[in-house]
Amino acid sequence: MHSMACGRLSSTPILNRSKIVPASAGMMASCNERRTGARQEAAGNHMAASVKDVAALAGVSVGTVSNVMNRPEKVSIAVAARVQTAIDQLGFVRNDAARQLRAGRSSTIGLVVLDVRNPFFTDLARGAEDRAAADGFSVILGNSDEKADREATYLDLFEVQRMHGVLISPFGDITERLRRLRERGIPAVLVDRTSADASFSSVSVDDIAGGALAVGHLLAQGRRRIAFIGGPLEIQQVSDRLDGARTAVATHPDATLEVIPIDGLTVIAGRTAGTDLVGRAPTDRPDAVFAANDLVAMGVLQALMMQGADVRVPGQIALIGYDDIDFASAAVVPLSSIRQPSALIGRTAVEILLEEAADSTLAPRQVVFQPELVVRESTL
Amino acid sequence: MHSMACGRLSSTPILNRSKIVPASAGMMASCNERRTGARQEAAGNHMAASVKDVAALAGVSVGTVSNVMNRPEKVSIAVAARVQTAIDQLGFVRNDAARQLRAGRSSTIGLVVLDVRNPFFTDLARGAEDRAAADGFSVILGNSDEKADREATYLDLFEVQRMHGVLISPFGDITERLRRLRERGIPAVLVDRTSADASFSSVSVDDIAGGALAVGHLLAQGRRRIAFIGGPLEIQQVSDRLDGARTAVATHPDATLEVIPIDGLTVIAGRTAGTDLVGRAPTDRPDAVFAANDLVAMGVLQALMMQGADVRVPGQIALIGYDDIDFASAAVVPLSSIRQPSALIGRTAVEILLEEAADSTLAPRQVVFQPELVVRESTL
DNA sequence: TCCTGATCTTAAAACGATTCAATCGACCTC
DNA sequence: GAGGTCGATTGAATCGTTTTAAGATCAGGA
Repeated sequence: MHSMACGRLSSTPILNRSKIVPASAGMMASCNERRTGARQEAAGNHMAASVKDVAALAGVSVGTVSNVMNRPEKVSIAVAARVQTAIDQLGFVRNDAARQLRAGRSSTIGLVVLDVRNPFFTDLARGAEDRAAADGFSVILGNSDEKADREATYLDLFEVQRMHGVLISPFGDITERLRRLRERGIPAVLVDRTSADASFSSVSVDDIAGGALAVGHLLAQGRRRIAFIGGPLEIQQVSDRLDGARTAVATHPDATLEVIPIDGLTVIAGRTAGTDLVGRAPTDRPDAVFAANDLVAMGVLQALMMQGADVRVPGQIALIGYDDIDFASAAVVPLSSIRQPSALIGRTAVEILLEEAADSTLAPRQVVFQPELVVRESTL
Repeated sequence: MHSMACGRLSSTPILNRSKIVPASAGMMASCNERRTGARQEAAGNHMAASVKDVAALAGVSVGTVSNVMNRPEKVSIAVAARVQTAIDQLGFVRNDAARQLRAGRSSTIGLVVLDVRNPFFTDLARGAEDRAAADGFSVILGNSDEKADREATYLDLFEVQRMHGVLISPFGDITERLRRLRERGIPAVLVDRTSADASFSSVSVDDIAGGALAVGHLLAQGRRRIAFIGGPLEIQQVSDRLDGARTAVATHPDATLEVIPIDGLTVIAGRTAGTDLVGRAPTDRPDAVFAANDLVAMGVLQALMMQGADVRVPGQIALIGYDDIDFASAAVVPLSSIRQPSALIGRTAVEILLEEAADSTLAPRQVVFQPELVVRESTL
C-alpha cells in the first residue's frame, strides 16, 4: 500500500457498450504525476493541545475549562475570558472521542438514503442537517444505493460509533436490525417508507394522494382520456400513485384511465411508451398522460416532441410527472409535476428522533405528509 | 422541542415561479399523524456490554479480549473461540469512541464534495469508500453544495472528530484551514482541483486534454467548422476545456473554432444557444458543436431536435458534451461525451491520503488523470 | 467573631478499549 | 533438577473529557 506507482491502478470498468477511446492510446486512464521538491516543515505537529494544557495556561483546573465550554453560566466572567484566551492561543479543539466516551453516545445522527443523487434525498438530508444543527447535532450521510450490504455496512458503522440515532430509507426488511440498535439505545426513524408493523416511527409522503392530485389536476383542465405510464407495479410507490389516479378518475363518470405498463422508471422506457403513442391514430391517443415519475415523463415528452412526430404538448396531450426533479422545469416544455416536501420530511424525522433519543419510552409515530402539485406549461 | 405538533412545522419555501397547489387546500404541507398504542418493551436497554463483561463471561482478562479482536495471532485458538462465543452471546459491539481516544485518531476519512447530486462526485465517493474499506477505514460524506459555510462546518466536524484524513473538492481558498488540520495530524488531499501552491497533494483530471480529446474526435469525423458553447469563462474547468479545443483546432489548418459564450452551464442556456443556431442560415451554422458540459449539450440538442427545427444530429451538426452524466446516454440522440475516471480519482486520493497519514513527512504529490472519450450516436 | 449562604473552583473518579511490561506455564537442554 | 526459552495471558496505566462532591473564598447578618 505504500508504493502507489502512477498508472498502476486499474481504470474504472466500462459500463455500457459505447465505444471508448482513451486520451492517450494504450492506457485506459493514464496519469501524470508531479512531485514538488518542498517537503513539509519538519515536525510542525506540536501535539494537539488538551484541556489540561489550556487549564495550565489559564491557571485554572481542567474542570473549569470544561465548564467554560459547556456551562458558561457556572463560571465567572473574568475566568471565562482568561480561559477563552488560552483556548484561542493554543488553538485548542475538543477531542470528540473523549467527550463521546464520557457521554455514552455520540452527538451525531446517521442518515442512510437509497440514492444520494436523487434530489429528493439530498433535500431531505438538508432539512435533517438544519434541524439537527439547531440542537447542536451533526448529520452524517450514507448512500446505500439500494444495496443491502452497503446498508448493513452503514448500520454497523453507526452502531460502533454509538450514534445518537439513525434515519433511514430502508432497502430491505431491516426491522430486526433496527430493533437491535434500539436495544442499544440508538433509536431509528424511517423516512420515505412506513414501518410494516408500526414498531418504528416513520415520516413519509402519501403517494396515493399524489396520484389523485396529479390526475385530479388533469381532469380539472378538462382532460378525460387519461393514460398512466409507469411500472413495474411491484414498486409500492408506483402502485400507490396508480391507485390515486384510479380514485380520481372514478369521480368523473365520463373519464377513462388507460394503464400503460413499462418495465422501469427510466427516460428510455418513457420514450418507448411515448413513441408508441405517436404511432397511434390521433383519435386513439389519450388527451393526458400521468407518468409515474419525471424521468418517464421526460422520455414521453422527448418522443412526442421529436422531429416528425405531430403531437403537441400540452395542445393535444397534457403531461404530468412526479418528483419535480430539476430537469422537470428545464424540459423543452416545462413539466408539471408532484413535489414532495423533502426538507420538511428530514426536519420532522430529526425532530421525532431527538424526542425518542431523549425518552426511549415514547410510542412510535407515523407521520404522513401530503405532496404538492406544481403546475407548469405541460398541462396548461 | 419536545412538543412537536402535526402541522406546526413550516413548509419548504417555493423555489421558482411555478404555480403550486397543495393537495389539501389551505395547508402548504398538511400532515396526518397516527399514534400506535403499543409502547416499547420497558427497559429492554440492558446496558451495552463492554470488553469487561466479555472478559468476565469468557473467564479471561480484558487484554485478551482486545487481542482476540485486534491481533488474533497472539492468542490461542481455544481461548479465541471461548471469547468469540462470549462476544456473540452478549452481542458485544466495540465502542469506537474509546478505541479512538486511545488510538489518538479516528479510523474514518472525511470527504467533502461540491455537489453530492453530481454523479462525478458520487462515483468518486464510491471509489474512495471501496479503497478505504480495503484497509479497514470508513468514509463519511459531506456535501458543501458550493457554500463556504457548509464547507467550514464539515471541516470543523472533521477536526473535532480527529479524522484520519480529509479529501476535499474545495470551494473557496481553504489552504490555511487545511494547513491547520495538517498541524493537528490530519492530512488532506484535494480532489478534482489542484492546490495553487502545490502545498497539498491533489488528484485531478486534465480538462485541457479533455477539450482537445473532444474536438480532436470531431475533427477526426471530418468536421471542420467547430463551435464551442460554454461559459462563464471564469470557471477554470470551462476555460481549460476551451483551451484544449483551441489546441486541437490549431492542428488542422482548415478548421475553425467559433466560441459561443453562455452565462451558465445549464440546459436552459444550452437551449438558448441552440435556438440561435437553428435561426441561422444553414451555411452559417457550424458542422459540429462541443458543449462545455452535458447539460448544455442536452439543451442544444433539445433546440436542434425541436418540432419545426430542420437540423439533424449528427447529420448536419455533430454534438459532443462533457462529464458523461446518466442523461447523456438517455438523450433522444445518445450523446457522445468526455468521461472522467471518477472512481479512480477517489481510490487514488484515498491511497495517497493513507500514505500521508502514515508518514507525515511525505512531500505533496499532484496526480493528473486523463479523461476518456465516449463515442455515441451524436457524433457518428 | 462566628455562622450561613452564595458563588466559584478544584481534584478525582468515571467512560471503555488498547497496550506493554510483567508474569505464568510448559517444555527443553544441560 | 536448575536454568533458559518461548508463547500465552494478565493487569495496570493510558487516552481527554465531563461530572460531582468537596473545598475555598467572600459578604453579610446575628
